Amino acid sequence: MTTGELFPETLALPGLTSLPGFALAEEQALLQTIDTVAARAPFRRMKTPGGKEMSAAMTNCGAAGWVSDARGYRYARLDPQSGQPWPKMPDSFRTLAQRAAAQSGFPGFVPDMALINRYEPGARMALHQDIDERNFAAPIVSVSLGLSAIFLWGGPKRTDKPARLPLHSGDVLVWGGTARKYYHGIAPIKTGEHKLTGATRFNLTFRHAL
DNA sequence: CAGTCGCA
DNA sequence: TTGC
Repeated sequence: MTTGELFPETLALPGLTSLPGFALAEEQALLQTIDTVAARAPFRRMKTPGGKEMSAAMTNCGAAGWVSDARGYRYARLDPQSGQPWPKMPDSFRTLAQRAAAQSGFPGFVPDMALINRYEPGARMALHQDIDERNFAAPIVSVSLGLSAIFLWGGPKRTDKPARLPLHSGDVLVWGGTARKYYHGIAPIKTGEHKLTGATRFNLTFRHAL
């Protein structure tokens, strides 16, 4: 299977737009910007309400950050680890997300935050819904950087069998409308090497959360 | 409270 | 994959 024949499948997945290589030219700059955010709000592995540690490490930028702990999932205006506001959303992040959304049929998208996930080999994201945001009219814009991954794209019910979509550095995914609350996840990351990140995958997820 | 971004 |  080559990458060339993978993406046309995406067009058959209603509500999901795949933009292969959309951010490839900005890859290095985006990674540097992630470092800048992480210098002020370090990556950390949060606990689920059930008390288990997530395998992906996370941080946030923008007006609020997605957090999980014993109290549940929610958006918080302050980083619980520092008590300080999350780092500002970099202009380059916002511009990228707006361009990707506009190209995918969401011209008015103005993200107010970005969740940044960091995956090492073996890390995963179980099938879940993005439902903690207040604005479900706004889409989700997801940017992959570094190590490749298999994106799991389910449906409105968790029992819907997910499609498996390979994602590579620079790929952008946008979902919204009827698919806004569809279940999705990331299969366990396979070991590998990326020229800029080594054995690490980063994912930027832009939302209108507040 | 229900579900569960995890787990068996 | 499904139930907790």
